[in-house]
Amino acid sequence: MQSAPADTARTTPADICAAPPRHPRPDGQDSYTISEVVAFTGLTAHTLRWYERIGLMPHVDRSHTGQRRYTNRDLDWLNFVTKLRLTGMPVADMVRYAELVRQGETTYAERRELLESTRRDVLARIAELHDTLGVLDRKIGFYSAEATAP
Amino acid sequence: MQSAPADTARTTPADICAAPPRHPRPDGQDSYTISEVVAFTGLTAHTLRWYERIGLMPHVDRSHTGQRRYTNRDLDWLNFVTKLRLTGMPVADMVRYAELVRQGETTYAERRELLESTRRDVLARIAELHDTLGVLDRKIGFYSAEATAP
DNA sequence: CGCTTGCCTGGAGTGCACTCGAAGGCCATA
DNA sequence: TATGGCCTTCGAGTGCACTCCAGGCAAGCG
Repeated sequence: MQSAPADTARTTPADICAAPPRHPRPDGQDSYTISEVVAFTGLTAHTLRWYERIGLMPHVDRSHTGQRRYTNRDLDWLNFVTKLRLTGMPVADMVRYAELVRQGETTYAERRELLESTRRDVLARIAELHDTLGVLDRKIGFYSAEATAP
Repeated sequence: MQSAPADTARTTPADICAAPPRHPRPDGQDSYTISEVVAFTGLTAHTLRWYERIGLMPHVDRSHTGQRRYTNRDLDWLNFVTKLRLTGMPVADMVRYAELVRQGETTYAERRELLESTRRDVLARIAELHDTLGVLDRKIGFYSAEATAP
């Protein structure tokens, strides 16, 4: 993400890449305060600053007074990170991915591998959850039967 | 689970309830040492003892020398608990469920509610993961395209 | 008999992912 | 000019789910 002419998510910005119409982003602007980002993402301001400290955010702009100004691109990234989070991916791995992004397009292959391995994990998790669903349904069925025919 | 004539999982033991053919349980026996349970469940001995301390296990038998002797029923329970764990249910909630089980059949309704709420959570998680899968696929597609057409 | 192995206990420690507090800066409005 | 509100950094604290340790007992083997 060294080259970044900051625009909306409509285009395909090489490094953040393919982002279709997302959550309703209020105005047609491209600069948000940290509290606005808190409102959009549900993350706390503390967490946003912490993400930046540990290298999980690819450098956030600052206002002339030094306050953070997030772009739509940053919001896309946070959106993606949030999705990865709930697959159970550890933060350290996401930092690794963020580093690859910072290193530019020479890391495309490695990024793709990382994403594909994550994809496999997600599929496995979904399968596990389906399995669990089966167990739950059986137990719920049992309790329902007990309720109607004691 | 105050009444429990300890048998295999073939029957439907009212409180642990509906357990179909599970993971291959080696012999036709009904008494396992902690290290055997470690081998079956993948949990550590530490974790098994800890589960017991916090009330997540419904009282494990002891040998005459005071060592734990797990039954098939205990293994079924651990199996179930492990499934609940990977839905993201906090341990405290599972302890709550274990308490309901200990209190006997007067808590059937409450148990069923708890399971149904868990079921909803699992469905929501599956949906989230499918969503994430979509994002991953789009990104992977992008990197694939870059690889073939630089 | 001594050694090894396996298990026991209570309590302390670890790693992760936040989460919060303290102390202070900038700025708009009253 | 002062008051409130939002911002900053650094560093410490929290909650969860384990994870490990020290010290000790009991059984089996050479």
